[in-house]
Amino acid sequence: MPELPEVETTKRGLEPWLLNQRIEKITVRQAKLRWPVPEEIFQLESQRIFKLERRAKYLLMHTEAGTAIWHLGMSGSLRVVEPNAVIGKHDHIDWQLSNEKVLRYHDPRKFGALLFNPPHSDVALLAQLGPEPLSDAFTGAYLFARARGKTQAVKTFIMDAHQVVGVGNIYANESLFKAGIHPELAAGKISLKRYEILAQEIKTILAQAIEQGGTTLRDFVGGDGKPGYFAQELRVYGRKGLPCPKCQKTLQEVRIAQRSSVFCTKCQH
DNA sequence: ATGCTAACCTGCGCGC
DNA sequence: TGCGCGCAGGTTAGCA
Repeated sequence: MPELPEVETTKRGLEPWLLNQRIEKITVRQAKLRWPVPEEIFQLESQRIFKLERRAKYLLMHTEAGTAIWHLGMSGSLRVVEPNAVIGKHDHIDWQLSNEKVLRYHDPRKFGALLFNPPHSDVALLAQLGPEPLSDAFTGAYLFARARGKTQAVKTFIMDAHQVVGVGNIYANESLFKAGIHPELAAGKISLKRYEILAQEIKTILAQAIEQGGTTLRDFVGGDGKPGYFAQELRVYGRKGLPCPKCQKTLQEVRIAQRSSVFCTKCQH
């Protein structure tokens, strides 16, 4: 589920239900996620959540006794449910909150994570990350500078969180199409001018997706609704064999770093 | 250092 | 209807 817009939407959807609530009790039914859920996580019990934060695709919940760091992996989701809600097979973690609601983590593939970080200390995991794509630090000039000497495919390059965070497979495909750049081009061989276009497309697409995510916020509470995909029109992702929306030529698919990459051989070079 | 591969795990859709 | 295969929105460890 999570590309950056969905994590941001999750944060905004949860905020009204979690902010200033006390964590009464933490239940871990399945501790074997991407990393084992650390015992220290229980130090958050009886603590009040005073701030929610998103960094890259990580969701941070701050208390005076430490910070919970969530990652949703490929298939994770966080929702607020009633205490009597039926517990499903992949509902791995519950936080009983002081407002009589339950924060529930669901993750069939178990690629997600819940980590603990002590107060007033930096999170090692986050220290190596590149800038947020919607920040002023992320520009075409930045990408161009970082790409010097790189022979790897530009698609792999922009999906590398050490360069810029939050560009997942869907939006990598979409932004390269919009920028007219072939996904297999060597990152180091692309001009500053083209990187400026690419950076702008990444910003536009992500901002638009976040904006549209707002319309699905109610799905985060109760029911069995999932955030799901945004209404945003996908031009190439998942459209292998269909006509290019610009020139009608059949869209091609290749695998780059084991990820599906769909593009138009006429519009992207 | 750079860049690629395998690996973590379950569910789903497809072809036979 | 059932079975086997390939694929899925992420990220890191480990190796050449």
